[in-house]
Amino acid sequence: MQTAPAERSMTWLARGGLRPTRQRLALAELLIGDGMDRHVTAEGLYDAAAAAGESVSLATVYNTLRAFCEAGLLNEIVVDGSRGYFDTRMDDHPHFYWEDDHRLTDAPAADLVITALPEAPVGTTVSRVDVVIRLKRT
Amino acid sequence: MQTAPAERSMTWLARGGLRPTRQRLALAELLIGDGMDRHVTAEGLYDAAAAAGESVSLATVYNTLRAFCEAGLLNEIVVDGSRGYFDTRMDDHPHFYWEDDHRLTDAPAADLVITALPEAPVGTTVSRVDVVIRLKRT
DNA sequence: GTATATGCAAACCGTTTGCATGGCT
DNA sequence: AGCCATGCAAACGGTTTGCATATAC
Repeated sequence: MQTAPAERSMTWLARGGLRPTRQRLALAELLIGDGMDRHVTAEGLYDAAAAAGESVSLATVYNTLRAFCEAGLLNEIVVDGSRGYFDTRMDDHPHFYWEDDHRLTDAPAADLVITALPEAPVGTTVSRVDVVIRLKRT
Repeated sequence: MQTAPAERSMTWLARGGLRPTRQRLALAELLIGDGMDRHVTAEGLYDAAAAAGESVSLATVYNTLRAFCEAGLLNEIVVDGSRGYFDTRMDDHPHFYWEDDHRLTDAPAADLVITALPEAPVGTTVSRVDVVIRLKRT
């Protein structure tokens, strides 16, 4: 089976003003290739790339994820302290964090209704509101 | 000025079933001695102990903070990835995270009203809902 | 006396960085 | 050609751990 053109990934990189290198395209394809939202760790993406037969060094995965974040293509979500999670979905939405298996998933945004939010102290503005619903197995 | 008996700290440790050693009492006193809510990092508490003339090793600060958490006396809040924050306030309440100076403070709980929350997937229960309002300087 | 806490230094682990090589425009 | 990305290995920083000593009960 021939590798797909991955136009979606090309466009995505271009939107962030990033050069479409082989490694970036491979990682982008793993992240947004099927249009689904994804939550990955650096290590997890590295493994996925290896499993897909793509050779990308771990340092490049880190550098690339950081570049994607700075380009506004990804969001980093902090829930675990020991790992960083990267979310392909860019709007402000709640997350489930599965404490037992250290997994992060989207929570249905429509089911979260915040009718009042503390206002930002003087001299500051809200850059983001993180809502993390921590789950444990029953 | 003579050191106070620190009854509050004694009681606090007892409530967690923890032996009142010199180091634990010193750290407890720094955390809850004046009854105010506090958000500390391990390093910050270590410095505070040193500044107060109390000799506590950094490893013990880490071990003690972890013991306090496991005893249900503290909560760990994850906002930064590179550091862990410990909160003396135990109820579910929102936080301000000051991105520019890496500081965590309480947000007025009364000003946060959540009228709908995604329900926990089957097989899980909600252990905590973290709401972090990230602030940046204007 | 026994179990547990402390201190030190070394190990740990995810992440970042310096530098030489290779690739995109 | 010039700038930027990549890869490797070494550095980094916060946290944890092993082990000998000291302390609470």
